[in-house]
Amino acid sequence: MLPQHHVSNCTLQRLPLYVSFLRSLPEDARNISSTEIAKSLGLNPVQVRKDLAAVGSKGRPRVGYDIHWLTGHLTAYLSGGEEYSAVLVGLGNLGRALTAHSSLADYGFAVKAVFDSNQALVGSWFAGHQVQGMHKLVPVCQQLQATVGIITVPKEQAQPVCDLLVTGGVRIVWNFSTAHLTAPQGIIVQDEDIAASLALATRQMLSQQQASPHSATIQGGVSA
Amino acid sequence: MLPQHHVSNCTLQRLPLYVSFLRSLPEDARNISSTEIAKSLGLNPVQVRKDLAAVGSKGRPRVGYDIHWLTGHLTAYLSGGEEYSAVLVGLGNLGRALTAHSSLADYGFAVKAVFDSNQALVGSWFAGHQVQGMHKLVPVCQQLQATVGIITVPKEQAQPVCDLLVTGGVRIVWNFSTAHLTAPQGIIVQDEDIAASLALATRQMLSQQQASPHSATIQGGVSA
DNA sequence: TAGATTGTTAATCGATTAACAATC
DNA sequence: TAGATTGTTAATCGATTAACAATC
Repeated sequence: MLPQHHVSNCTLQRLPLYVSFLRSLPEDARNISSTEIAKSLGLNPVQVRKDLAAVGSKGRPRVGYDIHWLTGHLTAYLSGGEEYSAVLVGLGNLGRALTAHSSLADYGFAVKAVFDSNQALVGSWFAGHQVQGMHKLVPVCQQLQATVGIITVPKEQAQPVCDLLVTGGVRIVWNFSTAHLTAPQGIIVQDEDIAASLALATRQMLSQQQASPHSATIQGGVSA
Repeated sequence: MLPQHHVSNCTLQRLPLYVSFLRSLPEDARNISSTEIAKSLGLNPVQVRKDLAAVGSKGRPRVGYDIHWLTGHLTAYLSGGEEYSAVLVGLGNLGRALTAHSSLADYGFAVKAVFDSNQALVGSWFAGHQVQGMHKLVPVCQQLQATVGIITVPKEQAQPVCDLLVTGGVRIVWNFSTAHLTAPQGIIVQDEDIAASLALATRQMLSQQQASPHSATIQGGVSA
């Protein structure tokens, strides 16, 4: 479970790729080889084995890796084996999408409370949550011991919301606004630029057209 | 405008970071130095200059880079200077969020048509688009000469939708479902795992706790 | 001119890949 | 046993950083 040696940044970035690939396999599949994973993700098989070994995954010669065990092991590595409470601020389309998104739960995150500054929304229900007003943000964060604060508000409101989340004690601010946020030392600000990966895909398409045409699959923003 | 030499994958992945940082600067700011960019994004100043130079950006000694010019130059590099038509399938919360999202336009993408298999939605309007039925998908893609197909449907429907998009002639499939899609050679499938970057942020938080506590900001999934 | 900044060449560092040993 | 696969050591390759020259 513990990282054997140092896990490089490149390896770390590929782990979610493995997780999402493993999850997309048929329910009844039991084992998978590094060769199959590599081929499907456009990576080198040795690289896959090294990545998996780096976080303590064990495969069996002639058999491969146990899919179920490996999926659990990788997600446990990424999350440190814990479940984290998250709060979400800004219940627009994106906020609603994230609140209901299963991918968060897959990585061990649970949205426990949602907030909006729009009084017309406060008190209404969405996906099992009653929308709360902004004055509740700090006390609820503290009460839930929330680790993650998700910001899906317009960019003008992003910094004040960030400040409230920090006051409430969150360690990670997941920022979907286009504002550049400042936060105290020790707080991780993860800016999410949702169209960035699409822009990279375009760039790849262009280089395909220039060079000899060949197939390519890039996934999760990390290409081979 | 043309890439001077070869642009590495690592450099490519950082370009959207620069773009979103530059966009977050005040309207009236004129110039910025590589040192300021680097400090704000947690990168090495020399690396920033190399990245920018790799795609043909020019700075002026003692002055820095022209913010407006640089922003335009980087986005033009990523998109090849063109606007691309996109169609979106699946008008749930995520689909609505993406349709209305300004970030797409920032990188030169325009959602031109939206589709849903739910007959109750077909014919209704959202963000200036009239929702169309699935039987219109192939002809409308062809008519628009759409380059990008965005899949925001449940995973069971993702592969058939992908097939229709490919028939319609799209070059890039942007997949938000958890299904693993197969597509012909030459079609770029960009799987989007929205919670992946949050999982990486968690991992970073954990290594902070283990090591000596220090500040960190990672952005867009690419860390320093 | 002096000083700040870009741009470039060379050195270091790290990641990927190749070759091969170990395992079942 | 033979063969397929993992795991590891060494070599290659590429990216980052350091030192410094060029520029305004």
